[in-house]
Amino acid sequence: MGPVQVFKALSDETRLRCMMLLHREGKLCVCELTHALDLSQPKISRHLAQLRNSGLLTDKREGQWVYYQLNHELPRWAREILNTAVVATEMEERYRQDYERLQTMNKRPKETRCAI
Amino acid sequence: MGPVQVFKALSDETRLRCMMLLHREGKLCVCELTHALDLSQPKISRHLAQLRNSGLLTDKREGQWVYYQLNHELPRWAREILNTAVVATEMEERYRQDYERLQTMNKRPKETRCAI
DNA sequence: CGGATATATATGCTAATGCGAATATTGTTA
DNA sequence: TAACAATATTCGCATTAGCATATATATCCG
Repeated sequence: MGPVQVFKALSDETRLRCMMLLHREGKLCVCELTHALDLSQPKISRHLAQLRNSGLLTDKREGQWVYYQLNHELPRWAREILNTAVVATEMEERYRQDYERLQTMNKRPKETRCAI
Repeated sequence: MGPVQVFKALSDETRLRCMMLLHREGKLCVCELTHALDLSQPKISRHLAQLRNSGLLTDKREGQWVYYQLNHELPRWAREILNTAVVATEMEERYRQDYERLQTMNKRPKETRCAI
């Protein structure tokens, strides 16, 4: 995974919106991202697959949900690009709205994990 | 110019190679970049036009040469992305070779500027 | 003016990308 | 097992991107 591949992965607004939310929240399932970005489920799923294939995300199934999160093993420079992207998107309305829609989502799949 | 546009501009290897050389050298004309990257002149010219249209570069004609350089008025986050890209490309052979070919170019158009 | 050099653009093509709609797959629960 | 929820994939299509080749434009110099 080189810088060109990372830039390509981030060069689509849907993917960048996903990455910014995941950077902030740690991990999210497809239905949470679908709700937060207010886009169709297949569209989100396809873009998440691209981000996973480019090495930026990893996924993990938990019951009926598939959670995505930043790849722990990203090189330092890739982390820095993501951090800078956070700064660049903070001032843009759209990315704030995504976060708000996520917060106000009800019946959000909880990490209940109780009694295992 | 938002982060998505910047990432798109940097998501092509030819363009990233141009940006890295320009970041290091300050300003270069088309024929210097053509020689350093060892690619056809129209190809270089087209990619430089894209970088200019995306706001990353500015151009300035000096006699028969057109010099490109980083836009002075880039937002801080865009500068940071470029700085990080430098780190990411430093370890890649290809980008070092570009620099070497530039150094060994002969009849390189000089900033003579003498006696104006 | 006319030739040489530097740069930009047009053309025709191929490949990659993104999309919506429909459908398949996987896991849960009754 | 059947019904349901979450996720992934396929299909057909439209758009865009990148390329090589050829040509146009601009500047310099004799």
